Amino acid sequence: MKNFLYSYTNLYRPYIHHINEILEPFDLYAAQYKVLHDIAYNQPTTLVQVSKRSFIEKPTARKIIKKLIERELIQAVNSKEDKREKFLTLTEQGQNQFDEIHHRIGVFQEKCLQAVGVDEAELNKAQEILENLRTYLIEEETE
Amino acid sequence: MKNFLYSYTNLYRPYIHHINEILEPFDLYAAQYKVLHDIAYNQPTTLVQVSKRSFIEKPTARKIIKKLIERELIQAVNSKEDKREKFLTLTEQGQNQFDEIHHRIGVFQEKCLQAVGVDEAELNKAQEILENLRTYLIEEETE
DNA sequence: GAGTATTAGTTAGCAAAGCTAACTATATTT
DNA sequence: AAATATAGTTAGCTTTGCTAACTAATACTC
Repeated sequence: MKNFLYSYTNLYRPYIHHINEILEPFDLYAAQYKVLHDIAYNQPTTLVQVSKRSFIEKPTARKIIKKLIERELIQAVNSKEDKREKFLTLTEQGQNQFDEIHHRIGVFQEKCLQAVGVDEAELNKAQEILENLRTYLIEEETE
Repeated sequence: MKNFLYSYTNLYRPYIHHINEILEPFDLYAAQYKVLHDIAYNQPTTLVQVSKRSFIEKPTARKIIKKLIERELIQAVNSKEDKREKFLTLTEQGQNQFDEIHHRIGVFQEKCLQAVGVDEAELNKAQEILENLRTYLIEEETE
């Protein structure tokens, strides 16, 4: 007991393992799905914005974005105001695939939470803690 | 709201970023420290046991263990009962380094939790949820 | 408005951390 | 004794991450 962050990290590998099983039929990896998710919820967006929100460096973001474009899950269109920028959005196919994966992960989550038997209020509180920790760590960074 | 696992994964990268900063002066990476931690709390132990608890494959475990041995943080001694096995333990230096890092991460954790202002009981409950989820996912795996 | 600084995205190159498949050498089971 | 399982190893691959350094465009400053 008493080591919250240990329990936090200890869940990560088993969790990712299951996520990768869900993603496998879609030929996607966890990090790629994470970027797809980020774009889905923030489109139109740009590489730098993805990079900042996902807390990965630009070259890493680029590699993943490049793959998502190759797979025709997202598309990039040049901005007209700022010629440096490219706006990223999901393609129709990308939106369909994302919706399907998102749904399956939702089902998986429900199954887990039911099996574990978590009280709704407690779960919300736990989620809040995770979110507040993230916010704190990000603020710390940019100071 | 309502997407617990999303909040869970969303904390991971900012968290790892800070952990890596703590580990940097010790010339260690997060995954290496995780294995060191595992061995510290389960010594004497073996590669296969580390692999199972950490939810990583044997070759991955081996690479990390090899590096920890090269750095003289852990040592491997042949078992006498079962000649296939090698028991892993921390060296004195390894124990000292581990204690120091563990302490620093503890301080970091306290700082975060205080900044976020988490209620003790809620934190324990959140930790319990994370632990139960891990247990469930692992059980699921071995079925 | 010319010159400087910042920003978006790219490229090259590296290393860590993960995987599968296949192997050896012991133990265990039948 | 033979077949099966297990601990550890090796080879080889991919993904995900990084830093450093670059180009081109925008924004700031004097």
